[in-house]
Amino acid sequence: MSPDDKRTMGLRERKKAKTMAAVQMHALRLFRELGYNATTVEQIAEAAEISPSTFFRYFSTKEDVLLRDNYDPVLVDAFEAQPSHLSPLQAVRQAMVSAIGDMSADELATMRERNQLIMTVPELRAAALNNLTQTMQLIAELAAKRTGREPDDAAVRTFAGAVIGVNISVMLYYAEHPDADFAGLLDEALGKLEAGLPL
Amino acid sequence: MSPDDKRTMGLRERKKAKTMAAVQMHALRLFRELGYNATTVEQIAEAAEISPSTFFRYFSTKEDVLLRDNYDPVLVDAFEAQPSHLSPLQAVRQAMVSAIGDMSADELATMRERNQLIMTVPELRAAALNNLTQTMQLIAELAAKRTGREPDDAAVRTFAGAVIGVNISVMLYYAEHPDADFAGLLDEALGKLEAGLPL
DNA sequence: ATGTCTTTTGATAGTTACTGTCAAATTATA
DNA sequence: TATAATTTGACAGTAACTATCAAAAGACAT
Repeated sequence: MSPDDKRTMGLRERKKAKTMAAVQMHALRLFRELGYNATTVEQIAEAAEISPSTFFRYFSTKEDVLLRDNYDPVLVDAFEAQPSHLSPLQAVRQAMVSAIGDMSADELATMRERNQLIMTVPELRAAALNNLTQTMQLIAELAAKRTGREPDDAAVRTFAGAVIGVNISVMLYYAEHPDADFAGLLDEALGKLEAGLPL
Repeated sequence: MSPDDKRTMGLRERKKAKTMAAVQMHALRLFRELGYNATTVEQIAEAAEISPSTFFRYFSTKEDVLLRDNYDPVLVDAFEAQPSHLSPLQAVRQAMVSAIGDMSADELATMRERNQLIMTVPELRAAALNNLTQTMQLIAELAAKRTGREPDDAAVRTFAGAVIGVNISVMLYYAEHPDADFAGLLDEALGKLEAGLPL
């Protein structure tokens, strides 16, 4: 009765996953070729051989087709895998860096391209930043669990806010310097936060 | 030949300012009465006695009518008014708190209502967070000037990111606890950042 | 005040993201 | 194979925005 693992989980769900991936692929390609705003949902749907109605069944908005990802669970796993003697800040830092380190070269390249698009197009950036508030809440929960505090504790919330803020600053910088090492930038930035923001 | 101070600056510009304020007033009222999504630009325009075309000449988007403000220059002034023996972090902290302290009761009440709307409605929140990246850049410039570094220096960018992140976390909390003291929350949070994010 | 020049406005038409509905097609199940 | 559940696509509609252009209103010189 478990809803997810029925031995390759049934034809229906397999097909759905395949369609979804295809749509995202075509969308990214069209955005690259024509630009985000110049690409219509109708064009994406046509390229992926689905109807516009179906597009919106898979993705709630046009932004969503580019922004949807599953980094949060990866972050959770990486965080909880960190040794317990690390402080919450050391743990997120290590978790983020190692999560990126686990990515394939293809994944990294896609992430770079996505990040450039996202930070460049105002609509996308806005939606992405909005999504980050969820990640912020997630980080607060992780930090709360690790320190035995409540997620809405002032120190915990502030911690999560600072971590997300640093992430945003790194993402913005990385969009303008795509040849930089993202993991390195993030590691350095979170290191500075750990060191008390030396100036 | 200065374009701004021509002794109450001419009828045209005075009228524009008045219209703009009226539109924002009616918009806020309608959002309160009907909700943001249920309010159409057409309704706002009608209430303010302008055409929809004119609405979009004043505000580039529907979100903009609620989000447009002039806090950034206020922040700049407050920051640069801080004594030079304060660290950049102490200076932003003091600047923000004192800028809020200078607001009238009416301004504070409007800010509270705006913040609740913004953080509650996803579209508004997204656009507001997007605007905050500009403020982040601004803070980086202020900190750079004060420390003699470049605005794209890693330490400076990270500093600005952390400050903005903390602001976001406070805004989110304040939206859910409107009876709290915003300046107090912000002061406390930035204090924790100054103290190295104790957990 | 009058005429002229410049700026602002409103009407109109069009595009596109997104929603709701329903019948047809597809997949799961007995 | 029959039947039930799910997914899809077609269609119609709403509302945010854009572009264009003629009319209205303000600025300014005479």
